[in-house]
Amino acid sequence: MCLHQLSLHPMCKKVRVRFAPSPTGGLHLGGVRTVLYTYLFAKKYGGDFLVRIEDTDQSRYVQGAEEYIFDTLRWCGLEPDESVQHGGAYGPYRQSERKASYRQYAEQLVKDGHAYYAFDTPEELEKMRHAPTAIGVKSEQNHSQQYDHTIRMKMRNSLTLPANETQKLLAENTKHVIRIKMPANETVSFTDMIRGEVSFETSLVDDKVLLKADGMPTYHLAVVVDDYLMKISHAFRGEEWLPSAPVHILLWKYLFGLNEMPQWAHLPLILGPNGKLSKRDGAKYGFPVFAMNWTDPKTNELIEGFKEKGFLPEAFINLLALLGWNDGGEQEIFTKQELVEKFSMERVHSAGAKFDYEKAKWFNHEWIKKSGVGSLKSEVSVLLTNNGLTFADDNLLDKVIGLVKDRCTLLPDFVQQSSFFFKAPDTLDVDAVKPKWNDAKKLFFAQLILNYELSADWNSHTIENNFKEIAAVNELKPGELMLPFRIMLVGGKFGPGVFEIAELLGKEETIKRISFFFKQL
RNA sequence: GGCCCGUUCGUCUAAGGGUUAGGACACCACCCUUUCACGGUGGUGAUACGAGUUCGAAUCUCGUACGGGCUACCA
Repeated sequence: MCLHQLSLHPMCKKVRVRFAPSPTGGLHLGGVRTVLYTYLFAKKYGGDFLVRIEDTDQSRYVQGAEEYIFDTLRWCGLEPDESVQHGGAYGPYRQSERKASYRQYAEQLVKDGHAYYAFDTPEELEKMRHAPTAIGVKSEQNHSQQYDHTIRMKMRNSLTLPANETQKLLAENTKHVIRIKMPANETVSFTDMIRGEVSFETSLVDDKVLLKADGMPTYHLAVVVDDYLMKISHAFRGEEWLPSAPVHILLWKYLFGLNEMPQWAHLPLILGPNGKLSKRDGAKYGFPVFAMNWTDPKTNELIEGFKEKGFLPEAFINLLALLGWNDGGEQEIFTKQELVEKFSMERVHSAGAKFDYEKAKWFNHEWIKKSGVGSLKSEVSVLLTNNGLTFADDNLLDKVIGLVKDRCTLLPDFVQQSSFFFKAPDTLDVDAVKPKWNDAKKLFFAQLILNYELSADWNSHTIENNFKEIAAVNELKPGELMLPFRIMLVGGKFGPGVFEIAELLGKEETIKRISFFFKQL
């Protein structure tokens, strides 16, 4: 028998964890980090990772959101073992399809005296919230009266109505909900994997609705029932759920027993520059908030994603992992495999972390540098093609990627950094050359063309040696000639070494571009 | 308002009673490079505040302040 509440990862139970998103829109940083940690935990302990779609609120259902979630997980490399798409022995994995199973648990709670039927209409509830109390009129929304033990006996429910009246209302199919009956005076405490012991007074928690009038469970009931039925051993979720944890713990106690309850881990939130990270922050501060592009089907509003911004998935999960976790050493670049091996809940921070886009870009840059040409090729090739750049020679693309990848932070940088290899620049930054341009230099380049035309070898070394020899003959400093040369080949003041560029461009094209420059002056 | 969680350089973090409080991003300077980067070297920069416990506190306790979350028939 293990000490379920005390040990951080008791392995007496098969590790089974779930990511349980609502299909209501794009997946933001915080959501992806939650899946990441869940996934890492599962893989580290050889457990199962499943995805359960929490679509109990039909009014919030958004077309395409579910597909988006799986696309995102696939891109991140966080493939579930069980889900709507992957199958599994504990389905269905969509809560709307499990609707039938919830009611019996709610009814059981009523039978055991832990819950009750409530027939209050929306109008009655509204009236209750704003009713005058001993403290005065609760006008402000955030001061409103909760449906709790102080008021439940004044409302219309199976606690206040005669039994036969309740039966009659139920028999007539009167709209009703089932609410948990929170004990008036109990302390509920549990050990969170991240925060340690946390406790709540039940008298301060309201009688949450468990089963809605449409027969669907609320999150509170569904999460407990499904975690039980799916044999979840460790339940990860965002910190925003902490305040309702006592409700869930009580439900576990009443329904299945605390010994069966998974261990909870409430992950800290990821903050934006001004507090809570919102999807608006993206547009406001110029960084993505969602994992991948998301277009709201109703408003057609596009929220940019890390993928489309040019992040590598390896970099994305790496930076997310380090936002609130570290291995204790000074290593910051981790492969997914290393993360699986080194991840530990003990080292997850309890404080929320503010997202820093500059650091995020640094991670991506590191990953681009680290990545081999082969693994970057398909992405880069698509990017170039989309920008109207064509390349007949596959070999050339390999060489170009190898040459410029160290100076690319985001994938689209490859376009700017390498377009001139595939297409002569449209405009040349002649202003950078003009002020110091003179006949001596003009003569130099004329001689250079002749030299290159006769040159048998064409590689960066011979190109450079010949360049310098002619400069020496003309008593010119090579340094003063390299900038003009760069402008001729590239169009601007950027790119790798000029002689390497010339090599890849080839003799003919190099000469062509020098000649073209003369016409521009 | 109430409840809960949190607080080390601007940002992410290390240090689990004894360190000149360490690293990374960003920033600055220098070197390398006669482009821009990469790289290298160095620098600026933090324990929110106040009490207590202790020979000794970033670390333990309490209070205050500040930040965040929740307070729906949403998750």
